[in-house]
Amino acid sequence: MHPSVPSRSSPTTRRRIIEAAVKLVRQQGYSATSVDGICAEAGVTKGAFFYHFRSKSEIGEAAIDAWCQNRVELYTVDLGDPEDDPLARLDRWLDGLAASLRKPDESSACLLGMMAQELGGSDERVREICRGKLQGWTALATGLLAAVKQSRPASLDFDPEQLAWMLNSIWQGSLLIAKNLQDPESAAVNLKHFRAYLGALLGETPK
Amino acid sequence: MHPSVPSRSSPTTRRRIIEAAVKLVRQQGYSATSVDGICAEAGVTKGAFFYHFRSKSEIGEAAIDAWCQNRVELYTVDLGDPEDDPLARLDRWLDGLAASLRKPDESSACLLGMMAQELGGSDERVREICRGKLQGWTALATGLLAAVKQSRPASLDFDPEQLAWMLNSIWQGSLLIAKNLQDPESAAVNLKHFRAYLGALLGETPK
Amino acid sequence: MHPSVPSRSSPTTRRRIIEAAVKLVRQQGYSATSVDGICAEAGVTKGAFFYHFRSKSEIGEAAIDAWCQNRVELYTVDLGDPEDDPLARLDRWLDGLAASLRKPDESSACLLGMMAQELGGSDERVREICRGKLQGWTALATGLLAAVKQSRPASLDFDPEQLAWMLNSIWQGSLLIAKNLQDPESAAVNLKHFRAYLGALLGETPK
Amino acid sequence: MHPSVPSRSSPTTRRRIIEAAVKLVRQQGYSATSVDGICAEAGVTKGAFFYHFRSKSEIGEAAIDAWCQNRVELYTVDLGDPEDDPLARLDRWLDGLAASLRKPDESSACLLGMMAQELGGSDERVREICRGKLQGWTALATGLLAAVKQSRPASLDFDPEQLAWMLNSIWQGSLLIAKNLQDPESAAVNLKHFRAYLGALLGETPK
DNA sequence: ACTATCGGGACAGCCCGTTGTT
DNA sequence: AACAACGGGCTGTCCCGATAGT
Repeated sequence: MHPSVPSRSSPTTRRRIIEAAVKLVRQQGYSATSVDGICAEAGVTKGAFFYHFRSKSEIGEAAIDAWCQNRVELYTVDLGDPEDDPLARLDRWLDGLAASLRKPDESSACLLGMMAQELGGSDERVREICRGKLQGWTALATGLLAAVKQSRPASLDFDPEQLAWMLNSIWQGSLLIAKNLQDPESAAVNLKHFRAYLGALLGETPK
Repeated sequence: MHPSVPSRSSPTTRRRIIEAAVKLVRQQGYSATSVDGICAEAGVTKGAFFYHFRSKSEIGEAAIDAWCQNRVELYTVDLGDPEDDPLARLDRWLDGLAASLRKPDESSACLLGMMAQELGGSDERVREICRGKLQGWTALATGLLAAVKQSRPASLDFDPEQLAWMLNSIWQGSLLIAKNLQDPESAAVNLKHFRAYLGALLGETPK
Repeated sequence: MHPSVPSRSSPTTRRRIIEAAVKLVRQQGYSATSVDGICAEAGVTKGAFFYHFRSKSEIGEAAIDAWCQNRVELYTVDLGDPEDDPLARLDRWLDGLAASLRKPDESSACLLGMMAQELGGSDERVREICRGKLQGWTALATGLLAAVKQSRPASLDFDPEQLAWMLNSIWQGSLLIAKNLQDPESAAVNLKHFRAYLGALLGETPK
Repeated sequence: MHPSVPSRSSPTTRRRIIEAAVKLVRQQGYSATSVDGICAEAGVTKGAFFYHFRSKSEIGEAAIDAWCQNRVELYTVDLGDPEDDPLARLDRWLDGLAASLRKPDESSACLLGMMAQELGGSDERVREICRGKLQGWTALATGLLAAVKQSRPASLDFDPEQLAWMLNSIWQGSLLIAKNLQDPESAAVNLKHFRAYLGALLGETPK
């Protein structure tokens, strides 16, 4: 009758587990998050959990995937029309990043950064996965910055990829600090400074 | 008998435990580090551990303290004579930061940042402690930046504290990224860019 | 639709499950063999398993049945014509037992003996089933030995059934030892000794 | 005051755990015996268990050791004076074996044989350990049989070691059968037959 | 100041079995 | 006849902490 009714629940259950994992890992970190806790948060039993995921690390990877895809979707919306002025697109993107911090439930924590930090020294596999995601993020920024550079012939000769990694570092560091200060504003300020630095590189006259 | 006797080996044992904790937490994170693991690494028994520390969280705090004191000692050396040109002092400090990454055993992991990230969302007490340490680090940078600003009358009007927080963010983010990429160079590059930005604010002519 | 159709693959599936169970139980024992493992080995799902067998113990019993029937078929071939000399028949049978150990995939493990040993102290029902199978094996030997005795009037007065149980014990013990030593030869030697003992009872002159 | 009072309990606790393990493994087999079960039987907590044993397999090995040492002590008593007639010593030993079956709590199960059977196909390490113990048992029997052979010049030329392995096989097989039939008598009968066979080899005139 | 021993609970993961669907 | 999904409980192991003794 109602084709939207999921016969049993499989996709829903899997998604609920992942969402619960993302939430808890962002709050407590990966190691401090137990499978039991994820199940309780998701409202499923361990039997169901281990049907969908072979191990805790598997859900960790799934959480990273889900988180990153979610973020990419979130931010690419802000980019707008590729025909626009590259700098305008970049500005919208930066504004989107800053705005995302102020959403109440976001709590200023990047699951990717947290897991990279926590497991980077002990779990080779997760480190590689995080590396791929971080490089993806950076590649996006690199593309934008390269376009901006090309659209501004007067600019100094900077390396877009270097700058993209710097932006990534600022972003991760800002989130870390913001989480500790429980105040996302400094993160927004940092982005502004990055933008100002870019302006200087492009030859804009500071106001 | 003789309470004035400074005990047989206590300070050594205590220090060994703290060093073991610092090492393991930087490698695996706080939650993934067990008291048993710390004892094994330090070569002491659990009884000895709980004689010196009442709980696991207590050793966590002690590790933060030890780490930060160690870092402060490490970096203040680079500052040199307070009579020097402020910008020269700042440059030496930045160079010292970059240099510290290349030490082989350092492995690009900041215990303070890791614990702030991992426990910031769940342990109020640790978050406060980390906040204090981060603010201390920032205050140091703020002082340097304020002095630099004052020594350069031609500079734009920037807020030293804002810039100090930005530097802190860049530093933490760079460590996070460097740990993941297993390559400290991008961190050094980021510091260079920060320096360039500062130069622009000071009215230096870019090269 | 057509209930008379003997189903699509049921007999095959059922047999595959049983074969998988026999294989795994002989390798790991009954308790260490999981239903999931049997399904994986057989290439079926749990649903299929529990369609054919109500419980794990049911497949245990089915495995015993299958194993014993297989063995009986294997050995009765060796007996040859009932009209032959009883001792010749017995010799062929003993040779068949010894020969069966040298087949590479047989790995010297008797599922019946293993389950009797493992479950004999805890599962009354399985113990009874194993008892029946062991008695059947012994009855076969008893028949052969009785015929041999009757065909040799000069023999001492021995109890064929006692001797049959002894042979059964030697066989089970030899398999156990052979499995541990990973060498079936001692089992063959033991059968030779049994044969020599029988010869002595029959009044044969030892060579 | 009372030196017999164990300050806390360590040796007692360890021994109690091993005894519980031996008892339960002989009843249910190794895999079916859980650490929880052992703890409950021994009246200790899991914390205590895992203080004394690193893993379940470690207690398995300890149980084998304890069992074998216990058996050796049990049987060597029966051997009596080494100056005695070798055959008399052997007879006393065989009688001791038979007698041990009739003790009520013994329940006719050899822990060594059970673990060899159950884990021989899956746990290489345990198989090796069991092999060592079985060889030790056989070596004892070999020594006795060799002495008997030497004391009886009229005997046929048999290999004492072969015969010792046969005796071992008979013993293990008899225990397996006895456990299933819940009747130790057939095991005693089998030993009698072995003795008769030996007599034949030695040139004794059968009665 | 330090050790050996233990308690009690949590953790990841596996187990057997059931249910609804096709 | 078979499958995907799931429930609930158990297993081996680890963990933090406490206690009694020296």
